[in-house]
Amino acid sequence: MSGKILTGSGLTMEREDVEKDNREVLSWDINDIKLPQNVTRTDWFQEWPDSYVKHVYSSEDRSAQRHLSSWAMRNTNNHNSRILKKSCLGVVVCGRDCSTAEGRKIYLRPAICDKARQKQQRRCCPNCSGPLKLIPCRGHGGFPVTNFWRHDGRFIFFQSKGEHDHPRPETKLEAEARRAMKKVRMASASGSLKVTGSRGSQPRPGEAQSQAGLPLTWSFQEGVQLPGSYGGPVIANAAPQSSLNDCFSCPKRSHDVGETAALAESLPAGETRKVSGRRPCHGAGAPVSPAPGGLVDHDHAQVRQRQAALERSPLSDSCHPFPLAGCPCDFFPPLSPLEPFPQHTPLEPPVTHAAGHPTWPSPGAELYEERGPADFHGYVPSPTGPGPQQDPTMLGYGAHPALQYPLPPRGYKWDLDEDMMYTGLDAFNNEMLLNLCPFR
DNA sequence: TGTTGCGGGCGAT
DNA sequence: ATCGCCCGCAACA
Repeated sequence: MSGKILTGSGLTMEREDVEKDNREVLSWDINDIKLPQNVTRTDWFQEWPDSYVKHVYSSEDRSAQRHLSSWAMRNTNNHNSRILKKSCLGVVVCGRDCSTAEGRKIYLRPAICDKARQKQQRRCCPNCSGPLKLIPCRGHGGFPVTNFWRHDGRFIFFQSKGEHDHPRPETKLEAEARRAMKKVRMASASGSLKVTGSRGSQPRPGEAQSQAGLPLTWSFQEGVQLPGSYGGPVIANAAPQSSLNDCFSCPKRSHDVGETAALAESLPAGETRKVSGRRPCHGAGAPVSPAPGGLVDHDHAQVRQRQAALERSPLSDSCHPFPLAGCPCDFFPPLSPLEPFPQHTPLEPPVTHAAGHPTWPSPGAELYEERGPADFHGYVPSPTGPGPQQDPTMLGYGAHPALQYPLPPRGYKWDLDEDMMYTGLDAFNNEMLLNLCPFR
């Protein structure tokens, strides 16, 4: 039983050792005193972890470092500094259960901050101006699904408990993009008003404009990947183009993997958190490109994710406390040709190897018990698990059709007045959607 | 203004 | 003891 096996990288290992390691790597629980450190394969960051899954991410994975999730997760105090616990806030939907002209539902991202969330719920549906309703997550025995994060050595362990019983909200980036767009609209509108002096019956910026029709809220979860240009001017700074190395600006590379591991091992269990910290630098001082050990560039995944979100960027947000003339659905551009988009495909390949070569599907991947979520009236969660996959190394920007879409001319639509902004954006979105939706 | 993480505190189990 | 949750605080964007 101790036959030698040849790995893709030419390394040989004792088969029994590998099996033992695999068992160990897969049997851990976030509460274990000691987590496996002989992980040979780390996972690609999972944007929509669901059900009772566990993942081991590289400590260099920026998304993991930030404990990100596209679900709206809020910090929950579990009185354990070693393990960060987050619980799901659910999703904000239209109290009237309205649908857009395309038959899409409104799934907004609940604000994480309690006050912001309360405020959010006082707003109204961007589609029909009806009241918004928060659908709490009850996927874990009647309680919210909980996610646990724990930094240990060179890895970041993630464990999810519960299965989301609600549709997916827009992602964090989409929500941010929407807010950013809202600001731009407001600024643009007020500027336009000042300049033109009058818009007749145009509502004031804070009122009427709100729902400018941007196909946002409802389509996010469909995972449409629009061309990267869209978020350009508006959220240019938020755009990840430069983020591949954005953590390298960190002056002090005190979080090198090796250092982290050493530190983690030398500290009481409860101190591991310190290693990862929560701000920009976290543990990512290390280079992003493929590391010597074969580590995959997790930043690329995040970049793609962020970029895609920005690209999808919907933009309408707030609502009026009362229905506006011409308000509701006419703000939504005729995305007509778009039937519900095929499920959102994880932007990052699910699994990769911390050491060694990628293989698809990755052996042992099934051990992470991933499974498809339930269906929510047209809402089709995307598989979080490794579906048909691509070699991660093949997923560069250029590999994604959507990312190859040409950028719009600089200044496109941003200096337009309200109407132009709406129509311009809509038209632009439509065009992009029509031309780019790679899934159709 | 909103996000994120920390941690004190409380009530329920 | 554990868990869910509330709250306020701080740092940051």
